[in-house]
Amino acid sequence: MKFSIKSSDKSSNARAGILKTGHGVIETPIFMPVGTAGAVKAVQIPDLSNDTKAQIILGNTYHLYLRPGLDIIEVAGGLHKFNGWQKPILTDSGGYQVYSLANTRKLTEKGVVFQSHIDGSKHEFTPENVMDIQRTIGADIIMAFDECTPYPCDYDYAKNSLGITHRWLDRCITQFDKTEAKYGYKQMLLPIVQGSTYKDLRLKSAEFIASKNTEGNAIGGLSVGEPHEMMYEMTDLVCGILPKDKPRYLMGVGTPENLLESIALGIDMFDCVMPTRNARHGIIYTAEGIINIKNEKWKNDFSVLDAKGTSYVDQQYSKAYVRHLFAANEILGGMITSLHNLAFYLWLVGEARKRIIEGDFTIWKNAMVKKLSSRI
RNA sequence: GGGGAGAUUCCAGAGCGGUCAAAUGGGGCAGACUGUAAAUCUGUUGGCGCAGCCUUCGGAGGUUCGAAUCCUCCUCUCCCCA
Repeated sequence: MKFSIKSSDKSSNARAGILKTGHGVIETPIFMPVGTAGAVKAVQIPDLSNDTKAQIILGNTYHLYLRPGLDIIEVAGGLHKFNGWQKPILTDSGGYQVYSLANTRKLTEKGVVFQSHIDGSKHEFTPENVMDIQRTIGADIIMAFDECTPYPCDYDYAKNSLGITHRWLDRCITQFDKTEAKYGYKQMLLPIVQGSTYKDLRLKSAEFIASKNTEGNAIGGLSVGEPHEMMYEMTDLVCGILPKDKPRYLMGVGTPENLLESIALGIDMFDCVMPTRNARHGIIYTAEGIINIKNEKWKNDFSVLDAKGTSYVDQQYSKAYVRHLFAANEILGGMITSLHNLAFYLWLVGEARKRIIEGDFTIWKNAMVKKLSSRI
């Protein structure tokens, strides 16, 4: 697995690259749709692949471990065979659940004991077994077990947490190195920079992570409620330290605007539930701004969903019809908007890539950002 | 023809003398959502010159300091028996 930079932007730190994985090549910058439980919610594999142009999707260690369970996935021959997605997959380690399910887990130096949100049973996750689980799931890219700290987070907590995340990383690497991929293709392990919103902790973490010389690096613990400027500041700081010749993955980000600004700072990979979750809640993202398709003003608007959209749903359905589907609680509504949003996100990063290669990224980005966050 | 029940804010449906512009649910309107416990959650839903006032609980009268709540008549629904 290799990362190569095809083109670097001259007026920013943006780059266009290629990442080779066990299931093919990923062109960066890239957005990775989130498929927590082995499915990108409301989207079928052929649409995901052919219509949205997704190149890689996510799965989640905690969720897949609890259901369907490792026995099922192993018998299936790994997640790719189980869900039918034959392109690259990345699995999150459960580090985000340490944050999002904070009320039902206990964290110690050894690891985390989660109380299942499904049946209340207890399950211990350690850096070691999280590597083993991700070996069994069989994602092409797997993540180190970390603690995603909340925001706000006091300094002492963040510092202590960072120590744990770093020590867990060493244990992850040890375990990863002494185990092998199960399904005939290589997996790569990415470590995660933490440190909350503290510059010194972020710097220290980035240096530590960089020293591991892994095939790529991730930045976590951001986009958890802090102001966007703070997120950009931390991202910029960390990108300055992480090696340039390795892909950088900003976890859990973000809005279309966040993506473009972070690409400018040197980020290559993103994932976020926003395009899919918000789609199911009636929000669609377009090059002209954000639309809440449930709003009354679309009731009699029979224009196509997104005249400039790249998905077939954009020309196939009218705004009034999609609004009706939401009003009628028809499941098709969320399917249409999910497909649209993913296609838009993939178009956005694809366009960014093109502009980086052509050399007018920053001009294009600045013009786009103004429109992206406006409400239509 | 005889007997009974009931008419409440967009709908359903509580309330049964003051704490009622009126519970709760639905519907409507709007908002939130960033490595997914999320097809979820939150707010709002008579009017206005809005810490107050005005108009509302089928209609018209009445009792009372005070009525959606009690009384009288009227109108209309629904159920049972013939």
